[in-house]
Amino acid sequence: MSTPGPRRITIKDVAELAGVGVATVSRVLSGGSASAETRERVLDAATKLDYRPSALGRNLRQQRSGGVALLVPDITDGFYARLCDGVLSCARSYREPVTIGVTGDDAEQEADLVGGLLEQSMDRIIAVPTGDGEMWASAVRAGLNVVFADRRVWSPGQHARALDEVPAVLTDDRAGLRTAIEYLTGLGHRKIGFLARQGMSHRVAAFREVMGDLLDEDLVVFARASRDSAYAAAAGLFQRRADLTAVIAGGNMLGEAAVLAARELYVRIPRDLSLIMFDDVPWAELCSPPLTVIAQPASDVGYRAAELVLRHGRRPRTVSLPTELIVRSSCAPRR
Amino acid sequence: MSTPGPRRITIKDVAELAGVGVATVSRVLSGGSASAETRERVLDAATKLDYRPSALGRNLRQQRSGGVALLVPDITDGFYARLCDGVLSCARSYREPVTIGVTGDDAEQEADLVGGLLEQSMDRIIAVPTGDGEMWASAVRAGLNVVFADRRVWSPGQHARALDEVPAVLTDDRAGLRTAIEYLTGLGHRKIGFLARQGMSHRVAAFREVMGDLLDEDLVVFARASRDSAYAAAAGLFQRRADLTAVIAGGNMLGEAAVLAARELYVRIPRDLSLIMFDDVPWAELCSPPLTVIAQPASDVGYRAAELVLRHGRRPRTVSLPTELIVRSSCAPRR
DNA sequence: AATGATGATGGAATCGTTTCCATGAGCACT
DNA sequence: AGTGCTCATGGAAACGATTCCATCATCATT
Repeated sequence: MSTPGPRRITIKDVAELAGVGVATVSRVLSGGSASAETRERVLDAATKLDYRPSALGRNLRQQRSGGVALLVPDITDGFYARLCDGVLSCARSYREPVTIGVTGDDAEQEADLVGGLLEQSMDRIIAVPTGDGEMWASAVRAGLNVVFADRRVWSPGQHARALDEVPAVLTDDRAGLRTAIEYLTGLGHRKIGFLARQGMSHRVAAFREVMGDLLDEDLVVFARASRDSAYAAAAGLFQRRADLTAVIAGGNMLGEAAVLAARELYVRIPRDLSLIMFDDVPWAELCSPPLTVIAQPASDVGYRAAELVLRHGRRPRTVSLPTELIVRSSCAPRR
Repeated sequence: MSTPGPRRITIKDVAELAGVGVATVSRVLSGGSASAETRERVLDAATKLDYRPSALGRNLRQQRSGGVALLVPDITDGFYARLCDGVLSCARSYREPVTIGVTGDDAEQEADLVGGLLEQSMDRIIAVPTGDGEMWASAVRAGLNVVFADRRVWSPGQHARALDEVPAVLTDDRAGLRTAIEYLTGLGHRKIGFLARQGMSHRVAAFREVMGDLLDEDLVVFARASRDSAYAAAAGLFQRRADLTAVIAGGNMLGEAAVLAARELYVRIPRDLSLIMFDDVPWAELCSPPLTVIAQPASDVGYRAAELVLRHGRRPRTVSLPTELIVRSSCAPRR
């Protein structure tokens, strides 16, 4: 014996009360043409009945569900949290709901999530992609409206074409790294390490390029997505190479791990080791010593990506947002 | 001239290929009864055609869209980020998409978001509620399946009944505060302040109660949702009351503000002021000095809340998860 | 052998919207 | 007045699933 409950008010009810056909109501409500008088009658009836169109009916008819999907590697990472916030705040102004998925920087989970979205007939997605070019290419072919954020997928061979069409909002990692590395070399550092995480190949590539002759391949290390793995990578690097005098952490979790590992191993920052971290998180200033960082406009990245996917107007290929080196106290001249 | 594209595979195609009616296909696919042979034929056809049921059709028919909504005050706050992560990870195992909204601790935005969800026919929602009992009561009456997380709405007067039925997953703030306050009084502190944010009235109430005779109403201050406001509140308190010897920050953003304000005002922690912060964030250990915190299982809160809203089985009224005092170096005996 | 119970099955209705198409009215122009 | 054009308008057909209900076969019981 379930509650009968008040039946939902449909477009039919409105049509009836206004004395017009449902088609007319639909037109009026979605801005089509109608005579002034009819329009008023319909609007009146709709208000009187407190009519709310059902997204369900509309979605089925239009063969697409509204809203935007957002895929990030880890929502617990301050950077991606801010990125989400940017997306959310833009989507809000369009009154579009946002569905969030966490990939954990894992290609399989990513593919799973995209599959789920297709099933939901979501056709707009903002993604921080994780690797698999093939998957993204086929998603694009399937009609998915993709915008990449923070990084784009490296396009190997044939699907290059399809993926290069995908708009992306990135930060200018290369410029940030160049500034950071110039700052470090200016302090006399030559042995500079890089702490990366899987999926940061773009940053690693930029690091390699900017370092040029100074590059020591043995000084760039990769961690998996977890905090533990980041710690292990940092500690490993510090122990293995005592000649290291400076290190750049590719993200705030890597930076956190570096500070922790340094403390654990009695490596003093900045006396023994200079540290620069990607991403200016609030605690960078609270840390001891306060960390010199490469600040990224995470929230703007999200906002712009959302604009791109929602406005759907002219779509520029790629937007690149500036980074900024914020000097605090975690770097010192090489001794 | 739009691409005709491969028509979507519907249940009808499967029925045709299997030589059965659509009803039978639907039954087989959703676990109804069917003869072994029919079942096999249908399953075969479905695989052969790579059939994916359309969530749109199903949703319209069942008058509800799948998925869960999640409302948090601020996704940029590490605590809520972890809460989201917990929800996401539980929802993932049910293959349910999660729609996230940010309320900014603002009742109006919250009401807006809930309205949007209703329009989408979302009927399951996990919320960190912000105040307006009337709104939540009417949402529940409208058939929305609500689970509160982290805090519940204070139910004034008549809708108490409806809202008390709403399940909630909370942390045991009271116990956490009791432990913290006992620890502080054990160190000799008597003038203990509390930094709160709007929407933390439950914690403030607990603080008041546990403090008992020691309570000085002038020492509990409220900030709005922003970082700036948190800083202003902390700085204001420190300047106004030089006799303050200990303070408890109601959340990690408040704690951050407290550390910053103390540094700015040359208040030394823990020498001049002992500090305990709600929520153990990774940087608490990196801070100088490392912060003593009341740890909360944020992720579990989200996970349990998601279970409650998804399993829909026996629904316990309220789940309370334990907190833990983690002693680091931000508290010292009163001098 | 007749009757009833059980279970598998498919046709058709339904959910609420948008959109195609036919109709008819009104108007301007020849 | 006749012709043609532009509009507003409403009926009906989608969209793709679930589910009610009637039908029919099979089998057991009397």
